[in-house]
Amino acid sequence: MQMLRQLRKRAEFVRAARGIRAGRSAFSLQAIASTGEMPGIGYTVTKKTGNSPQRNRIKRRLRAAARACAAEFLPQNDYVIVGRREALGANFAALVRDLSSSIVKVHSTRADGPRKPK
RNA sequence: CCAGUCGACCGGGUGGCCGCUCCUUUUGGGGUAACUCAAGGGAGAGGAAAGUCCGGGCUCCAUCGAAAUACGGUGACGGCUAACGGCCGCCGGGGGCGACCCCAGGGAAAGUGCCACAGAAAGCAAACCGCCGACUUUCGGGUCGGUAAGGGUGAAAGGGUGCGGUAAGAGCGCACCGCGGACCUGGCAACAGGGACGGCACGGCAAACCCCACCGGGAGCAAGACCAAAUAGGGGUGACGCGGCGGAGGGCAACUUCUGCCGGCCGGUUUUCGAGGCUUGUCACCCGGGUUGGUUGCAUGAAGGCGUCAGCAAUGGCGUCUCAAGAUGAAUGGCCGCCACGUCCAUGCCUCGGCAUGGGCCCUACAGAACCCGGCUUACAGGUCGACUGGCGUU
Repeated sequence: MQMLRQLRKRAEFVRAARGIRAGRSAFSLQAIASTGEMPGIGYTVTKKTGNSPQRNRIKRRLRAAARACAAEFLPQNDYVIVGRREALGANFAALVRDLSSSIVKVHSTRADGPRKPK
């Protein structure tokens, strides 16, 4: 199984926010090229989303979904998943499907879109 | 059985698969070592972790003592506690048939101020409608005086009821109640009971200022300490020199040598006092801030369980046992079953409120440790236990 590196520094999150985005009902995915060997992944749930237990639960479900499709993340890329309130009640299988399809979407956009060098 | 009061407690359980953080004198691999990798084992959110409202520990403000002013807080009494604005007991007041509950509960004869509207009048006694007397009259009334029982306004109108008394009245007199109260009794005390006597004066608001008593320095773990990287505009120690004054020596004098003191700045939010610390320039030597990352602080403590003793209790003494999360874009979980529980729908039964069966939903309320304790407050689906009160029924 592919190893994932967790993003912890604020600078990494700010950098990823400038990357390619793909929105789904339960979350939106941001991706940008990086120099790391392993794909990096981070989670963002804002305070507007809910109170503390709800935000924690959203992060945990998204983390579990990301682990389920860990092999689909590409090396030398950083990903940030921004959680939405719908992630609380969404069906877990659908969550995994959405994440998988949004990874594909992010990279296909990069393939034909004009990109600045890394 | 129904209704209710108070207190204590729980706040999903159990399997399977896959994960996260920490610990590990379990085993194996790597490494000289610090250490690291893998497997195994162990531990891993709350009663409020919350709000950040009080009280502390701890850390820094170089050290921290006194007084005053200002500001803030508390407010019956006695106790408990490290401390508190907390808790326990008790007193007073209010509510409830009761168990029990509620109270921002010092001072209004230290002073200032306020008392809306209404009302004649809102604190000092006064008199709108009245009542009574005298005088007067154009017989409608008017003037002067007495009075505050009655009317009316108001949250509140200068004790209440009754009898006597009177021109009409009035604590003017008397009885009872209320008020003040020397003193006596009980209690550690708040206070309670009695009460000679006084003779109605002394309205309310202190959550308006204020007065009294007591308490309080500020900032906070993003405190603070250390390490590494890259990098100076800072600091310390020593020597020499500088201003004023005094003393001693040399010199006729200008001056000079030695020595002591002082001036300046800092000093918990302000002022004062006190202990105390530091100085402007040159040279030499030495050391380090801010930023980023990491380590530490960081979990053995006013700790908890059980037993026992003292106490009405809060609580304390003694004995014994236990070690119980430590994250930092933030772990403590994700998914799938089963069982309880709740709720909704349908069908059936029926004593009209429940029961049974099937299905759906939430897979549950409030809510997530962030240095640590003691409290308070607020939120909370549902449930358990105990003590007690008022009814009804049975024996």
